[in-house]
Amino acid sequence: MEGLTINQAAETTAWSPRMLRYLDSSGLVAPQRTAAGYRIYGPGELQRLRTLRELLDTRAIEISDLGFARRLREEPELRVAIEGWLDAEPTAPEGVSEGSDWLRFEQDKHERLLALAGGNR
Amino acid sequence: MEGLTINQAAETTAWSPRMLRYLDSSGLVAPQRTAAGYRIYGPGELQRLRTLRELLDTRAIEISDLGFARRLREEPELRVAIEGWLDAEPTAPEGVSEGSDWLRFEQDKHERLLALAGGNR
DNA sequence: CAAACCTTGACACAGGCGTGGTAAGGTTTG
DNA sequence: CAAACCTTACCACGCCTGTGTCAAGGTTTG
Repeated sequence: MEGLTINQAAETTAWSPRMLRYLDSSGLVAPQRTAAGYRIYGPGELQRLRTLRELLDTRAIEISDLGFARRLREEPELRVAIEGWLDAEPTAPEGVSEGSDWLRFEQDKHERLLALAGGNR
Repeated sequence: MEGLTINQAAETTAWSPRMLRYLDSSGLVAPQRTAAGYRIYGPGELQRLRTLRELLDTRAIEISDLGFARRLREEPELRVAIEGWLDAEPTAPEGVSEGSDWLRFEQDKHERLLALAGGNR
């Protein structure tokens, strides 16, 4: 059979079985299932689990942050709205004229893309 | 005097004074201070506060998400690490060859900028 | 100088997150 | 068929977030 069961995966990834189920439910690492519903962890998932641990350890981020980052890339409207808000830093209104133009440019590009896509919301 | 005091700002933005202090401490909306330490909210901050409320209401995001979004744009290394992890979706390893190229493009640009700026971290 | 502001700091509390444990029940396999 | 797995569904617990309230003290201004 291809892939490890949840306890085997837990052993080789240093995650607890409990956490593997949690990560599954949160959508971050969702392995295939057998007909009976058993989780099957393939090499891809195992690698993903190990790098996930490293991500969380080295960078100071939370599991939920990853979920938000995923939303950010999957919902361009959301991304545009947030980028726009962050761009409007009121403090330091001096001429940043040469530092944040590229950001402005990207934002405009986002908006143009969004307009093309037809705002369905 | 230019700008509103915290209670006045609270009235016109529908935030509580308590929350204005919280937003200040979290770095999302940090107004100027008088010599005595009084917060002074200018038109920029007021607008920012109103749009912030709308952001939180219409999109389903949290205040802390904004902080993370800010980190994402200010720490290209972090951004790259997370994008990389998210890119390695083990399920459906088909060629996404035509959907996320613009993301990749922007990311590369960030990296180029970082390189130019000289990685001081 | 006193009233009406402002400041920071603390306590409180609900809800969510990350995590462990356990119980009740299905599946696989010797 | 029984042991050893797996499943979901709960209870629990500590910590963080968002929010209110209150206290002790500085500032502004009539």
